[in-house]
Amino acid sequence: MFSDLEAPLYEIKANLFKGLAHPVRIRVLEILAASPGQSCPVSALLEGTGLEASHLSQHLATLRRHRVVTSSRAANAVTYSLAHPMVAELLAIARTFLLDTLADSREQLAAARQLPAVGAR
Amino acid sequence: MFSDLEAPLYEIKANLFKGLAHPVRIRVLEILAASPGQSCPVSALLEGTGLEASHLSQHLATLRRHRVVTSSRAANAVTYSLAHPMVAELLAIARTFLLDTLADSREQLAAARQLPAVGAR
DNA sequence: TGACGATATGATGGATTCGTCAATCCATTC
DNA sequence: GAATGGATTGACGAATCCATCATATCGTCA
Repeated sequence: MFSDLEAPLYEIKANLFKGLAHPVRIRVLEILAASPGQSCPVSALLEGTGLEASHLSQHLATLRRHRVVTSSRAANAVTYSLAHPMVAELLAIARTFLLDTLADSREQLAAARQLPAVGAR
Repeated sequence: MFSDLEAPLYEIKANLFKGLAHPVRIRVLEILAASPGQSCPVSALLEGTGLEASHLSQHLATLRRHRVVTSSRAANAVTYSLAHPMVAELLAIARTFLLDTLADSREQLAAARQLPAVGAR
């Protein structure tokens, strides 16, 4: 029952990650990060993700709530932007971490496949 | 129903963040990151967090499932370590991002408080 | 003004996650 | 090999999150 302004930092941090913890939201952020000015209109996001408008809009709302993106209206189109370049950095680090880790587990998997098939393993 | 080895990267990434999306897990990771060798025994984590053993253990299990930490047993004490230094980096970036953002919102809050109290706002 | 395109909000049932308790496993020491 | 201490697993109600549908808002243009 804290507002983010007074909660201990680890709560806030957990909350940030909760905001990122959904494939749709990751895709949106990646599209934004790759767009010029790290921002693009909802219509582009709709097209990029192939989602139904209201579904996308809900996820955009949670990204907004978590202050990861900001929105602004121009005429009757709304444009979203990353709230901070560090968001992109966060994604980039997650990416290299995962590629690294996945490489490892693929190696292990390959190694395991070389073993004789003893028992139900 | 993908195993992480074949899912699209944005699913895997979302999954990673889901693994980090809990205050207890963040605290654990921070303690690990600050410990020598980025690793320490469960007993220290227990003390550091003040949690009940089984509760902590469940969160350690999810961190393991997400491959963010690794565990190893020495005698009858188990030691956990960050799976990769990049995990610490992820936390560090989240931290500076949040401090930055919080500074902004505190400013806005302070500014708002200066306004006359018009209506129910 | 009123109808329309673009986006946002509310409500609902189904799935996932959380915290607590009891029970279990594993290695040591007597 | 029984008992003990450290750590993990299983089970279950409570809380939270997700996808879908229906409805509402905002700005524009006729």
